[in-house]
Amino acid sequence: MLDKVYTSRPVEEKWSASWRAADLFHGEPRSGTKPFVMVIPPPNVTGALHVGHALDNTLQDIFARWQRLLGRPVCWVPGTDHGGIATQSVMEKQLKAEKLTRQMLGREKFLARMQAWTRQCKSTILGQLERLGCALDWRREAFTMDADRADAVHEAFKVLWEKGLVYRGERMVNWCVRCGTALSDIEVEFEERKGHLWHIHYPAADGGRGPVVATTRPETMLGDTAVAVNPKDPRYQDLVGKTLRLPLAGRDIPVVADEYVDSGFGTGALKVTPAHDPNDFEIGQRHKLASVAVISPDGHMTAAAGSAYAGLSREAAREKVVEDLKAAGVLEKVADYPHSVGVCYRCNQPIEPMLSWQWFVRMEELAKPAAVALDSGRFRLYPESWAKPYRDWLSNIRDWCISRQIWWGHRIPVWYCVQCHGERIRTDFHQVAAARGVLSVEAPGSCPVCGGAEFVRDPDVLDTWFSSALWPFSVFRWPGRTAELKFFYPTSLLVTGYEILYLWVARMQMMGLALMGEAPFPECLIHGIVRDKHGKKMSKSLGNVVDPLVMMDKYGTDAFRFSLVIQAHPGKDIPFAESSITGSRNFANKLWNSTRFVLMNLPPAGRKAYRVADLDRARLELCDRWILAEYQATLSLVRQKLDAYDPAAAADALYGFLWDKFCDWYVELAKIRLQGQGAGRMEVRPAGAGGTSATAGGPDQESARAVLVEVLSGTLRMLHPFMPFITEELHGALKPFNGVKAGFIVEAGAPELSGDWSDDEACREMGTVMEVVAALRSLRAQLNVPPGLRIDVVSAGGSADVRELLAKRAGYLTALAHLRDIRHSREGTRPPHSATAVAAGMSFYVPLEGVIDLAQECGRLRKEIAKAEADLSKLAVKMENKDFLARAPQAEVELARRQYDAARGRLDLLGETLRMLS
RNA sequence: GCCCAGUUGGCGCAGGGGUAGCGCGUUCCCUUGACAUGGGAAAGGUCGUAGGUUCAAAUCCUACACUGGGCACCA
Repeated sequence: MLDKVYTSRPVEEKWSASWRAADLFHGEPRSGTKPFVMVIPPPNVTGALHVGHALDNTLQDIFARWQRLLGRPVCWVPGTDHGGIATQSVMEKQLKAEKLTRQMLGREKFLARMQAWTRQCKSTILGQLERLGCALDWRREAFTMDADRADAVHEAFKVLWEKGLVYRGERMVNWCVRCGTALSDIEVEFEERKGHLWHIHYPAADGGRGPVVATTRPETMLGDTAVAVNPKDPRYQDLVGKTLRLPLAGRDIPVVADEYVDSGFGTGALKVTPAHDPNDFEIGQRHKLASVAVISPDGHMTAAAGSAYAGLSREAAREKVVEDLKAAGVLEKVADYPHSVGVCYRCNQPIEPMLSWQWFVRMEELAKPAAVALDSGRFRLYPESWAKPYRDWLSNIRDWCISRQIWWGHRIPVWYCVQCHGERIRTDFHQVAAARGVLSVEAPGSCPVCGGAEFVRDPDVLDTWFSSALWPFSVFRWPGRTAELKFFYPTSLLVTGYEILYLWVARMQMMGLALMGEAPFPECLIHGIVRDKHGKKMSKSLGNVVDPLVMMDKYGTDAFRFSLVIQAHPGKDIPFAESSITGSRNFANKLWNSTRFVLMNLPPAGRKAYRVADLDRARLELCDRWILAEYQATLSLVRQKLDAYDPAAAADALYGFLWDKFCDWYVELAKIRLQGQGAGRMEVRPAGAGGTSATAGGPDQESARAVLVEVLSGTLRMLHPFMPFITEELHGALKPFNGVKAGFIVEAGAPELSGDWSDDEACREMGTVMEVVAALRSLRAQLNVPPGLRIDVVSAGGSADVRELLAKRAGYLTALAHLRDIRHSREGTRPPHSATAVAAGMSFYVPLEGVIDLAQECGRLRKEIAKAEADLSKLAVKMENKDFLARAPQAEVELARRQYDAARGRLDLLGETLRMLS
């Protein structure tokens, strides 16, 4: 027998081990079937998984397991990402703790440490995914930087190279001085920060008055090579072409006219620093201005900034420049000025625009097919609201900077002839004009241009997203023409968060189309991010990070998963509070105990399989017909919601069905039949209105068992994708009774009731029973009748239908409202000292001598009347509206009339009762 | 600046033309033979504001406000 409370850990360990031992989730190519394929968004090997991963992978697991239940071959590929800058930063932090730098170790030793770290991290992550229950194809584990993936990267680079889609060029790139590397445009985030607008007077070279420029970055003035004004600005007409004397530096710089300048902003005069601002760079190009780099790649001032500033950090230089300007009497004004600052998405440090030689991918040509795929419906995003931003991004695409000045990554397979480029290529790589080298993974033999034999390899590595972009086919060992690539590509669905829609999803689409000729996945489910309970983003610095392992230990994996999923409404972020897991844990326990109940009421195992299909439908009880109708409706709703990629709604439907319908009503009614025979307090007293089919024993008991077993087994199977462990355990426990042969639940097939079990009549009749039960329970509570006390009830009035129904189902009322006896009074006589409940168009008198105080009962009735009146008046508005009666659809009018009549009837009955009492 | 989403009981969220739903919390009663991680009863909302469409608006439309996000950016 099961324990009273579900203990998750041993169950999870048992099934994880069994699934793995059975190699249950491995998928092999086999002809004639269309597989369901997903590739995991590979987590970075930066540490352990967070709740966001837990959500992402739970969602994928739901679809993987659901498709398995549907009988499709499934392949869900696990793996990890080397994570470029992010992972290198983690290692550099570790080194720092040992008072080391990567330069001190040297490239080779550093990479060896990275490999060791990666091995350790991978096993942590994969272990966590298994702990989470993920039905991953473990034999296909891949890593974005292993040998197979390196082949894919080299091939992709080569193909793009041959098509002229990768190129090296000197551009103004986003430089992170902390990470020491260039970044792509989408790796720059903009943050609103408080700053100042400094107004500086630039005197004319002859000593006369010059323009005042406004800047947010005074330290860059040391690198100014011009001042620009709008050619149409009347204030500055005379100034164009004049020469100014740059304060502090003492250099002479020209005033140029450029359309770019907005005369409405600041003073209308713009200082131009071509080396440190992308717009100034463009102005510099147009006017052939010199470019003076005053900030070095490590964020300190260069010699060109002047001896007073060289070596200072950007921040310190700013302070000193401001001070010096003040001292020189040219600082005219300082205003507070909040503005957005571009920062590194990894380390949050302000980006420094820098001019350097980098590798780029030409994107326009790649983006077009991706846009066509979207427009033609060959690629769909869920929810659809992401389509427009995705489309806009593709249309406004800019070239992708793919070279990174770090060590951890796929090294760019290009070599440069030292003889052609000069010795400087060794020391000043990013400043040397080298548009093209020799494409090769190994050192080339001789230079095709000069025959020289000395080469330096490009020191840079590729953006980590370059290898990620190939993931849907690199995991199947492209460029090899493998059987699995043929069978599993394109994949079926990609599930990920919106924060990497452009970084990853779009790039996979583009690379898949370019290199495979087909979109890597036709559908993509975009989910929100998991936030803390206040809606704030989780971050280590805020200290609001939730550790999935802790949650799984504390509440069980199934509960943790379920709480995430039930809140994962399409397109919405999830505010995650621990209290929401307790609800799911309680639900798991409810499942546990409802199964426990069913098992307790079955004969010794193995006798026979209980199946609804074997039952004589005509002889089923009302509650059987009702729960089967509800069950079937739930199954179809859940299927529909899963098809629509709305697992939250599916989870909610299952939760409500199991708890509110199956447990609260069906199980309670089944008790009458299962335990009624000689079961003391459960005994049903055939009331005045006659016997009931709900008495225990024989075929009826067997019907109840069959319905319990089938509905519960099916619900467990339907819940399995959401809560894999507990459902495996419980479904297993029911196996001797439910006729399922399959070894594991996932092989048992999706639950289904053959035939149409919808039953409006049963639902209507159960609705009436429930209404009466609720009214009687409410009355008991209002009168403080002790729950243990069985009361007598006399009913009066009502339609013949309802009277007959209640007479037939008196056993239901007796059990659920805890009655001793219920009988109908043909004359409608109200017993003395009784309270009255009104429901289903009739009165229910509860005689309670000594309990009922006349005045109190009148007060209670008045309250009920007030509620009934409010209810009625809402409906009356409708019925009194002639336009409604004339114009609304007839079915609507009829419905409203029925509702009105019912409310009217209820109010009348209550009023009548009150009159009789007073 | 442009675009998108949201604004529903104390909190977190569903719903999306026809008398407002869920979970948590709150109040009262109950250790009854599945489950106190439970059962029963109850309180609590003019669905952001102002207009409009409609027989009927929380739901559709238009403005506005606030919140969040994306994109662009003027120093």
